[in-house]
Amino acid sequence: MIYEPNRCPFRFGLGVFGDRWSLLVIRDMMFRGFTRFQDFMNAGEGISSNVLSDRLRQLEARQIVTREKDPADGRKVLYELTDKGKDLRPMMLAIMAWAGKHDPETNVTGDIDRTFTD
Amino acid sequence: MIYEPNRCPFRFGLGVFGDRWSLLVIRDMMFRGFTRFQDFMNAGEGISSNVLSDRLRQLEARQIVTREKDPADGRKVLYELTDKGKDLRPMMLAIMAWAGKHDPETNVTGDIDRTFTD
DNA sequence: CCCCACTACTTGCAAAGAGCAAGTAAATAA
DNA sequence: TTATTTACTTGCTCTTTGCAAGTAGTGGGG
Repeated sequence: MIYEPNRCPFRFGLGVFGDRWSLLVIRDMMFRGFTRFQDFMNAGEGISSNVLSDRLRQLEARQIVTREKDPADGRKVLYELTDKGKDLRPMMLAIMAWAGKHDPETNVTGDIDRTFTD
Repeated sequence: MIYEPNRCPFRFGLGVFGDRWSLLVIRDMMFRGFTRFQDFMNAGEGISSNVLSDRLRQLEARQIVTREKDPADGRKVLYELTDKGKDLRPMMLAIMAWAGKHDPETNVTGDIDRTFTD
């Protein structure tokens, strides 16, 4: 369990992204269009498969992502952001803006995609 | 160590608030005006003193808060948000807006202070 | 149809982090 | 000068994380 919310917007939020990995998974879905388990594994961040499995299950339980079999290839699974997940975008942009201002390593341009492919 | 950032605004952000407690400490400073160790301990969230001590030290190291002795009472210590810390406000508001929309328990009003005292 | 590769996981174990209770040092209050 | 307040630290246990290896279901090639 990551966290149990309790009558507070931040506790509620922490239940979704208050750990090391969930926010990075959400980032990869939102800005890089990742949809598969292997995508997240190979994102170069170093998440381990058991933790990724757990985080995806939890994001699904909290209705941030949906999970479905790829109709074109039964081995694959497609993960996608729900509307609730997509609604996190303003928060994500706020984080990017803050880091852009305060992290010397971060260089947030107007082109969001470049921020992650450079 | 909570996290080491790596050329990405979210990794950088996670270094600051990517754990169970840091965001709640920031919340208490930003919206409730807490300044002392005991304030955070008694906030009713259940953080333990060793973890609080560690998180405050870390937030100080990352220049989100400052730590100084209370000039009026040498036993006390004053913790305050730096400008860098205060710049997290838009992100905090984005989280509140998101939770207000999606968490049935959260009722974000125009009056931010009431959100935490109700 | 058979076999091997691929994909999305699970399992087992060691290491790191969190939680709890008790203890300590410095400063003030009585 | 003794007790109390404040901000911690210490030691221990329990939970979570990270790593390596293993497995089940599907698909493709011969």
